[in-house]
Order: sequence, then C-alpha cells, then structure tokens
Amino acid sequence: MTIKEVCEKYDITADTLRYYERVGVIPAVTRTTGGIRDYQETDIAWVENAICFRDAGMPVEMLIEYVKLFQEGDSTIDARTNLLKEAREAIVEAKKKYDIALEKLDYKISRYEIAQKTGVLTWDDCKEE
Amino acid sequence: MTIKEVCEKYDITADTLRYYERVGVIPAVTRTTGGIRDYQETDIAWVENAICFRDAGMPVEMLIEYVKLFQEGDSTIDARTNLLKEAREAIVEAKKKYDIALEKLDYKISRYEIAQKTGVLTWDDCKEE
DNA sequence: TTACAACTTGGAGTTAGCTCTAAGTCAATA
DNA sequence: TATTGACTTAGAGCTAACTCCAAGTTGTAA
Repeated sequence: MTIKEVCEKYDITADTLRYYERVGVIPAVTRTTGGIRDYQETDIAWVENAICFRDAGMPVEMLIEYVKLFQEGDSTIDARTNLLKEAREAIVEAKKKYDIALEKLDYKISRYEIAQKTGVLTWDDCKEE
Repeated sequence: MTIKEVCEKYDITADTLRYYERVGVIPAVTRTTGGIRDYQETDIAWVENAICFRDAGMPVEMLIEYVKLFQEGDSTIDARTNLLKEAREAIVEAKKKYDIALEKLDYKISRYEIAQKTGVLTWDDCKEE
C-alpha cells in the first residue's frame, strides 16, 4: 500500500505519516527496492494504533516510548504494561472532564432554547450553578 | 478574591488567568482602585466555565467568540445557541474516540497481564484486530 | 527515452496555548 | 516612610504536534 492510499484510508496527511515514522511513533515502514514506502499489514496496524491513541489525546512522546520498548523485546513487558495502564488512566480522567463539560453545555443549551422562543435571556448567563 | 486565591482554588497559574482575560476567553475582571484584579462571583463563574470547557478540549478561539457574542447582548442568542451545540457535538465525537482507544487499551492490557505471568508475549503485539 | 507526477529527505516554518521576563506599581508591615 | 512581596503590563519565548519547502529520485505512461 502506498503512502497515498494509507492517507486516504485514514484521512491523515502524508506529512503526518512521515513525521510519525521519523520521530518513532511507528516503527520504520517497509520500502520498495527504490526506497519508496510500501505499507504492509503490520505497518498499517501500527498506523491504526497511532491514530487511535493520538485521537484519544495520548502524547506523541508516550507512543514513541511504547514503540521503543516494543523494539527492545520481552524484557520490557512490565514497562509496557505500566505505560498502557498510565495511558488508560489519563483517558478515563479526561473522559470525566468531558462529561462535566457536557452537563454544563446541556444545561446552557436548554436555557438558550427557551430564550430563543422569547428573544430574551431570563437568567444570568454567566453565573448559573 | 485575589488572583492568587483563584489560582489556588482552580489549580491554574496566574499567567494563564491573565492570558485568558487578555485574549478574551473571559471578560475583563473587576479591579481595585489601584488596578489590581479582585475577582467577584461573576468573574469566578466565567473562570470556572473557561476551565471546564478548555478541559473538554474546546478551543480558546471558540470561547473568545462566545464571550464576544455574550457582550453583544440578546441579539446573539441564536449564534450563541449554535456555538454551544457545535461545541457539544465536538465533545460527543471526541468522547467516542476516547471510548475506541479505551477498548483497544483494555484489550492490550489484558493480554499483557497474561504475558507478565509467563514473561513472554504469545501473540503479535502490533497486529491484533 | 522522455516527460511528469508522485515519491524521497533534511530541515525550516507554523499554530495553539500557554509561560516567562523585564520594568514598573501597589499595599501591608516594621 | 521605607522595605518587601505581590501585583501590573507589554511583549518575547517555549512546547507539542504537525506542516511546508527545496532539491533531488523513482516509476509509469506515451
């Protein structure tokens, strides 16, 4: 699979894919004899993981560390487990904050939808509990 | 309430609070005659909202736009409602991605916990469905 | 075999969101 | 009233994560 096909499949730019490889967010991608990237199943699986975890706010640094540990082999199983658990906790915490914001937004929106009927706000927009 | 007290209450730096005010993420804060910030209930409510929405990934630009519309008065009720709904959708979408990542992480972690007992990985770490 | 699009690299530039610095002002205490 | 520490502003600097650029190479189609 060419870089272009991977871009289209995952809606990501070629620059980002090359950047991920360059800094180590994904391991070195398979090349043709001419030196052109030719993504294999494994390469694509790494790309998919990287996108998925980045979308959940996992820092590039953490992904780089994971790939590094992975390449060091079975002696890093503990370290990798810890890293994944740490990432998990960060996501769980972030989700909680998202839920709090959603509650606040839903409350505000419900108020605004009432105001839309009258054209006037009947409460203090910036001071609601 | 002094800037220091607000910092401590919300675990945020004074620089960030001043930055939020400067760029318009929150409206101008009440001052003493000497020109020192003296946060009133309303100022604090804006700070609280700003932190809450930033924690949910809402861009600074969007918060600035909201405050700007708010200050323009009741004629912007529709625009504000739309903005809040747009913010809501973004958060809902982000949360979905967080859930997908969590599933992937939980699967990986469960595998790793088995591997920790044996000291060896018995599956392809970078190529699991 | 030539044209030309799509690829390559190394490195510079950009954006969002802070974070720090310098130079000066305010206010509580000795 | 003098000192000291927290405050003020304007503006520069920083970090993460891309994003773009220039100069050169590969590979396909005519």
